[in-house]
Amino acid sequence: MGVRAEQAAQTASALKQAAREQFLQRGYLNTKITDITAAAGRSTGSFYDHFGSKDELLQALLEDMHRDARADVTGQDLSGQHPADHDLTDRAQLRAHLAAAWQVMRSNLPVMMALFESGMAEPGSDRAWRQLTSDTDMLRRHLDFLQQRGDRLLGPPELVAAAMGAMLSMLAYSILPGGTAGYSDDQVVDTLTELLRTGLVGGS
Amino acid sequence: MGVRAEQAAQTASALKQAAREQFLQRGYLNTKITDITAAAGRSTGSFYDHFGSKDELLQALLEDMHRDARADVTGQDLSGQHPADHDLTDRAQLRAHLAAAWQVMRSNLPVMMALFESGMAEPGSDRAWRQLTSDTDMLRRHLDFLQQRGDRLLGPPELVAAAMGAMLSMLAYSILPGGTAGYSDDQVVDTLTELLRTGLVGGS
DNA sequence: GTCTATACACAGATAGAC
DNA sequence: GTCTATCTGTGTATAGAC
Repeated sequence: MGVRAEQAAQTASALKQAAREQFLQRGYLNTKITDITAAAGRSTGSFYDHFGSKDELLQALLEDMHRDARADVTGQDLSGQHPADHDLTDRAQLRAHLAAAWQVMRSNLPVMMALFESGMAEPGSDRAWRQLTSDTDMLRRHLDFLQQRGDRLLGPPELVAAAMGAMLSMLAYSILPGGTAGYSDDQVVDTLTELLRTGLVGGS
Repeated sequence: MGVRAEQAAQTASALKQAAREQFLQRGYLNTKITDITAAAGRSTGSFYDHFGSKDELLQALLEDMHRDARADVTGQDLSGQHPADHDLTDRAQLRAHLAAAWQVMRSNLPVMMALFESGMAEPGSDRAWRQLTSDTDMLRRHLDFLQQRGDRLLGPPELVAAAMGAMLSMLAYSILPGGTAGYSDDQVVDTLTELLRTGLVGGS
């Protein structure tokens, strides 16, 4: 890698990092190209040497996130495939899944919020629903597994999975950015675990 | 009311109606003043004779919504006060509450989405959390009631109520605008009822 | 590769005629 | 009250020097 190319990579990286900060502070739509370049200590024009537009930058951030996520998974699970035969009726396993999802949202907040915000901007499309179902696809597979095992589910697996995902993500968007809600991560995850395990009023 | 004032009221009403349509189609932030006036068949300048800005218009829509909601409640319940002693562990009462909330979202979708979208634009603030807790305050009171009655809750009432509200609203935002999800209102409400009553896997 | 300077598009808002 | 015409601010994107 030549010295110029290296410098370029450095600038691209600085712009991405600045973008994450700005998206979190101002919101995706409110963030101007100049906000990003200023925060990165670069000039306006420099932006377009690396990204064609703000949306293109967001896609790049999304890819980075997926790359990191893949790396994380690979570290724990060599197959790279999440096994479907998890028992969500088991408190520990359910909790582990919720905690993992919560942690992913926490550590990728800027990108998740930006994605969410930009998706919201085009309501007519079913983009929000597709996003939700694809995000909760793994959950749905677990529920399918339970159903095949003989458990009696309370509704269509896809819909139940979507409802869980909706609760989780909306709560994350409300709680995580501010930090003023006053509940710890553990408290939130515990509460959701119990809620999903036994319903509103715990049986046991 | 003079003939000019009457005409003015008519224009204001037309602008509001057009705004609702446009917000739903294009999203709040994407909707331009000219989109609204064009859809209402009025001129650009006319807008500012009635509203100071797009945000002010949204506030007016919000007030209309509240006014209608109050009228609905008053029709059913003369006190205007929603009683706190509802038993959410009773399937029928729980379902009724969820169905009512779902219906409110459906019939006020444009305003709810616009509000949500504009709130999203300022992330640093805890606006989302405050909105969520205030929207679910009635729910929280019901949970407080259960707790006082002796039921063992699975977490802080405020947090549980927020989780329920999060699930409901996020699902509404995903399903209602598109109509492509393929689930009927009844199916959604039934599923949520069971999920909240007995947890992921129904006990009975 | 990165900078400065600038062109261009567009939405918000106002002024004045009718 | 409502219209047409217009001004102004602001953000995106490009051109060309270094």
